[in-house]
Amino acid sequence: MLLPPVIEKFVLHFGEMGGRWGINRTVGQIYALLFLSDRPLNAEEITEALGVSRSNVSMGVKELEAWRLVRKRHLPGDRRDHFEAPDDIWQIVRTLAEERRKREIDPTLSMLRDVLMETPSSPEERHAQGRMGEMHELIELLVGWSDDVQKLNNESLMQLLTLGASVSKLLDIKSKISGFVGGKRRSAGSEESS
Amino acid sequence: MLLPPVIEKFVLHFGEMGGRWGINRTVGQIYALLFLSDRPLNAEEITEALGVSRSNVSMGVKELEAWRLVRKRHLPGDRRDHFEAPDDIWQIVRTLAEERRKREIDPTLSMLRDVLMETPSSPEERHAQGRMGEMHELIELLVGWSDDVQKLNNESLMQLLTLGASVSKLLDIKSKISGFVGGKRRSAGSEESS
DNA sequence: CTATGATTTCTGTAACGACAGAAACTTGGA
DNA sequence: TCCAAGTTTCTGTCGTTACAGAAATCATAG
Repeated sequence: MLLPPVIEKFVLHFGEMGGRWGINRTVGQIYALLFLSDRPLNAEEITEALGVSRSNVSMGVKELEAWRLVRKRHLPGDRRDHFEAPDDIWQIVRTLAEERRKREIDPTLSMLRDVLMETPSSPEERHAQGRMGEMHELIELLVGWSDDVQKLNNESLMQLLTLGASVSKLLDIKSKISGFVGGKRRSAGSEESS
Repeated sequence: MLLPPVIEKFVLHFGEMGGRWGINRTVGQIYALLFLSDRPLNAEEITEALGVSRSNVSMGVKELEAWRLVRKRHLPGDRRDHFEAPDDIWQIVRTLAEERRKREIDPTLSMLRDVLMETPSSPEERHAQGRMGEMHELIELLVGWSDDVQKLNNESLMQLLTLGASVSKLLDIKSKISGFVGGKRRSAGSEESS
């Protein structure tokens, strides 16, 4: 790998972190490289920059495309594919949230729905189903919220984030104004406890 | 493994998902089992229920304790350690958010801070540092928000989630009432785009 | 202080994933 | 339609991680 030190540090870090995030080292490095690059890179350039095999790069960009974190780009007069990472980091956050949800949350939700349909045949199972019900409700709430937030534009999203904890004050104000919580969906408490 | 079918499905699912979440199969299964159980279990019981080795269970509960997802519990008149998963699922979400942040975000933040201190020696590096700056700013914003939300009690948290997208309307109302955004921290835009 | 049961750490093996290089395939120009 | 450049898939090797079973350590009751 022969990169400016600043870029190299970042790329190596993403490679290491890749492990924790469920993607492999090479994939992390490719993304890091493209994220920092000021122009689309072709597979050959990536191969040289990272010192990994050509085929490995091929697999890597494919995976990143599946995550929608990287786009193919055709430069006029060049037959080779070029790759780039979208610029808008807010959009990146949305994409990440969406894809992770699809992979990590949705399968669990569907399993929970299945299991909750079955009839318990012992107190032990009844208790277990109760717990699963709690979990299901909570996840649905989180997913619904996430869906809603996805739709916000960059500015509103930033406002929301900047607001932080003072949101609770805001909630107070709102309930005073409207007398009830307008967007209310469902009650989900944690009244059960050992 | 000899468990009621409802419980078994859940446990197996968590085992499989464990891979995607950066924990191994056994650890996922142990947590699932404890989450569903209506009483603390000792290591021997876990071993039998899951059909894995005693030592594996020992390592597993240790890791779960490090994540603060499982607690040791001493039952009077029994020398053996018992383990249980906290009941309050809201608290579980908070714990997960906190721990994942510690492991997955903080190291990146600190790397970014380091690299941003260095002086770029080429236009390429200058651009790269710009991107890293954007990323750093965004992550700080997300982390700050997450910190704030951590502090909310279950009820406020649920209110916030239930609110969903209508938060943007609320934001409008607020800016009309107060004339400025009170909790404002820093401006972080994504003005750059290709 | 010793013996016994419980728990953790150590060690070797087996399974899995990452990766390079080769082979097969695809695409665009002549 | 053929050729060349580019890309993807296949295959074998290497390194890592998960795991069981054995050994060592720790804690409590007598």
